[in-house]
Amino acid sequence: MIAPDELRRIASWSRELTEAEFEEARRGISLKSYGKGSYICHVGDRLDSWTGVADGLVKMSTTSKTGKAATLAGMRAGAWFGEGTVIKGELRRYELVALRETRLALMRRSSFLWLFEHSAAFNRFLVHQFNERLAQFIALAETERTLDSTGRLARNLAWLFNPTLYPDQDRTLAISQEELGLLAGMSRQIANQGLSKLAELGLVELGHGSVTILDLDRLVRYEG
DNA sequence: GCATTAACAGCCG
DNA sequence: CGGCTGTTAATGC
Repeated sequence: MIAPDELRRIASWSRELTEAEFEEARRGISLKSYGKGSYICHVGDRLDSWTGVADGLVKMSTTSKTGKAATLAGMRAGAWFGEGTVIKGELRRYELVALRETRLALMRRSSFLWLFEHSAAFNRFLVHQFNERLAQFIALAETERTLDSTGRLARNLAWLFNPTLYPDQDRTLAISQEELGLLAGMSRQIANQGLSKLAELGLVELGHGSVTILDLDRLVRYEG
């Protein structure tokens, strides 16, 4: 059970629900905290809750057969994910790690399925979210081989500030350059060079263990 | 050329 | 002190 104000704060979709739907969501959600670096789940876990990031930063990653770690996505506060595994009742295919102190909102499967059956607003949110993710996926396929490392970094960084997926206002993200490198598929040193270049161009501002976005529009479109 | 790993000094929290 | 940054050197595709 979660307080109404808290739910409205962390879930944009909750603000569109009817009163009855909102109550079902509220009753089905509990909050859980994770320390920096701790695992939320491993591959093969049965985490059958639909999951929202209330505060913090989560990375979705895999480890290849050769032992190489790759980050597939970073999720900031406001992100909701896992509907695939909840709907299909599958096991988790990726690792989830809290990159810093993080609080998650866990919605039990029965509440998710009830909203999925009954709420037009809830389904509208899911469709918008699928759309946004698909657009990102297509952009990835399109530009992966044409952008240089700085371009790929810029795109990955901009994704963390997708206003549909993460509707909060905060322009500053606490993340190390090493994690940004993992996210963009490059070494820490190359990520550092790319960030310096983006900072020179006035697109971002670098802090110690943090990045502030100054010009999201230009960052999204950066092509070198 | 452009990337990777290793190493290291320096700085911040 | 521990973690992160910024830089350089050696090496590889």
